[in-house]
Amino acid sequence: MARRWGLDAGRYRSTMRKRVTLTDVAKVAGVHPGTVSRALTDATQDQVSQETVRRIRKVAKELGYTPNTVARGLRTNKSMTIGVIVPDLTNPIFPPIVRGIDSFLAPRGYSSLVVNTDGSDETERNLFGSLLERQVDGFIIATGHSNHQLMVEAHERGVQAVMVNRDAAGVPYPAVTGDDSQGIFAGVKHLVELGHKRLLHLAGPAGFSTSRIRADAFVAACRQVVIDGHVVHTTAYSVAAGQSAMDKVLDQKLDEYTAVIASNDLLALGTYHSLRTHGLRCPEDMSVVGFNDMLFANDFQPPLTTVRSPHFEMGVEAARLLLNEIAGTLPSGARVTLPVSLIVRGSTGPARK
Amino acid sequence: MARRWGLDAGRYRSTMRKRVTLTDVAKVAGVHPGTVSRALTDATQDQVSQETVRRIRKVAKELGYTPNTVARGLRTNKSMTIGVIVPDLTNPIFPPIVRGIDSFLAPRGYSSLVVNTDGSDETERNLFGSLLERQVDGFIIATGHSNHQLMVEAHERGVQAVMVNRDAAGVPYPAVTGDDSQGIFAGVKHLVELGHKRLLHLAGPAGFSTSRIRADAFVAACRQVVIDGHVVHTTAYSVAAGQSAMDKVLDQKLDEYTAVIASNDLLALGTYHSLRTHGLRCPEDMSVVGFNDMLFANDFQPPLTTVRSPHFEMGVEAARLLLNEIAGTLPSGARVTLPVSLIVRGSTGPARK
DNA sequence: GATCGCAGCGCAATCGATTGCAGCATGAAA
DNA sequence: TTTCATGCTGCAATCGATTGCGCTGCGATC
Repeated sequence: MARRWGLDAGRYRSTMRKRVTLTDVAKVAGVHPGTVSRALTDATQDQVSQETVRRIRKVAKELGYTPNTVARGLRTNKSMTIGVIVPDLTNPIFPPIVRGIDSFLAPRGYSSLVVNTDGSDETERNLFGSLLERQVDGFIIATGHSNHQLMVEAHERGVQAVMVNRDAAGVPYPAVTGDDSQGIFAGVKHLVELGHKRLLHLAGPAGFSTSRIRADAFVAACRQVVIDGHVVHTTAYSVAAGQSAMDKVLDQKLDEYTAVIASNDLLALGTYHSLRTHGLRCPEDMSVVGFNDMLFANDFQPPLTTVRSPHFEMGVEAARLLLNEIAGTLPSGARVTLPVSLIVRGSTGPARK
Repeated sequence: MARRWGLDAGRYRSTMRKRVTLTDVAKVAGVHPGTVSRALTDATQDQVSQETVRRIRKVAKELGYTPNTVARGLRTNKSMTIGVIVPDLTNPIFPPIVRGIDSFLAPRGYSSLVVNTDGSDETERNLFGSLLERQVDGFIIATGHSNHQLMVEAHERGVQAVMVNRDAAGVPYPAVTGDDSQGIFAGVKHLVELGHKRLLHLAGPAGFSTSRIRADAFVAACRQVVIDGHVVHTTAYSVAAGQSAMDKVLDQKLDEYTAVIASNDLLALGTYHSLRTHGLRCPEDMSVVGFNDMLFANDFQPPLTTVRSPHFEMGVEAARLLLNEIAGTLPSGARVTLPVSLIVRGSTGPARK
């Protein structure tokens, strides 16, 4: 799709001349701009004689013509640009999602405009608006909390979008998620098999759909295997929040639990820190299970047992869904749930007595 | 800059009507579109009477008018979009750079289009071309290896760009870098003060400007303090490459070195792995210094002593430089070097005997 | 009271590409 | 030879906003 921008271009436009336009090509080839447009577009080139197509393409190449995406977008009402909204790109789960999106979009001629909300609803709304001004053809939204109203308004306006890594309950858009419940069940099962009987779940902040889903699954899993399970909510999906929540737990009831399942890897890492400052070892004194299998989960000490979410693939699927939605070929109410898998590493071991 | 996309918009455009245009506003306000344009642009609103400005702005708001950035871009020949080229967004040093860029750009009405080259020159060239087709106003280039030719061609064409996190030797563009030499000197000094006398530098792959600069600085620093320093080149800036390079060293000459300075944190992490598989402890048997202070450098075991590069600030500076360049107010040959600092943590200790 | 200046606004070209429609020429069919 | 179909290409409108130029009318000046 993207035409090669070659050396040959420079020869004809010595020092900073204006860009070569369709009209320039038309003049040199001795035809009308419209004909050039048809000849250069694969879908319409059979409306022009073979001979003319060849001549025009040759001239275009020699002049180093590059189409002006902006002008085309104005006329066709498509910008070939997708807005991607994430909370914070420095959170390690998002780069893989973004790259997954891009890997699907780029070969199809789309680019993605990635913006960060830092968790602010107002920022999200503003960014949403400014992306609309830029005429994006659709959105992929990865902000975990539920700014329902914005989504509903957008849907009413006919804006195309897909949710990724968050539940879409109450939101009228397709969604791509990992099978979080299944992941939590696998984690609980793993711990129970190791002999653990009193489990703690470090849940994410309320308001995030992932927090709720994972916490609910935890409770359900514990009930199913008839095990004590307690849930503590953190204030953020961060290392610091995980550490302070765990600190509180350890300060109060030291030996109540033998294992903790965190709602994501950052919280698990915070748990590591807390254990260390309390002189506890992992996994001997306390087993820890994370969620996401983010970058470096294998490099902490001990390497973190965690549920792997297929973030890259989630990005790919989200992009695929969105393009289908734009093409109008999306079966309504599409929801894609991708399987997750438990990665057992060194942070889980037999329950202490 | 970004106008708020509010609730009120929906009221007037029930279900998926066409977007409100300047002409729509003009018709309702009973004036010419040109007047609306002037009234809505801060810089030109004094060409219109106060009264008319107020009326037009009121109508625009009521109709939920949002400017069409694409159309504007066509006319003004500015897309207010910057192309950002990185090797791989999942490499943890890039998200902070990207966010730094965005933090400067966004408030000024610019958006950034981020693309990944995965280290391929051909991909970089293609992406460069496709971003040009999208009429980006400039580039920020963070690919570490030296695709000189592309840059020189671009410069001859009059394309605006800024390099970040790489040296621009031979490239006719401004550059923003960390003071790598100073960082390496600080690392060597730190190790020498701990009594180390035989140092190893795990250098990045040849071809990356950062590899060369840091390796040169290492050699210079060792010479200055009259210490043995040896350089080993790795094949990539990755954990695996660091591990395998270190494996080779350890397999051959186990006790030749007491400390290693890696060219970045990933290589340092690879070193950790190698030490572990060789039954060596850090820092007791071998001290390790990294470079970058990337995310989680503090969370490995032991926490990594490393040189902190101000990635976010580098992004900010790069964006600032580029906008100055676009505005034509950039002092030629601008080069910005940001100070780095050594963060001493647990991976360095006294030299073993 | 005629002239000048200027504020305010309309006019129309323009940016670069796309596309429905029309016209032309050629060859085939009647 | 006329008619008709068809293939190829030109024409011009269009997308939405910006902007140089020029017109109008009002108040100020001499």
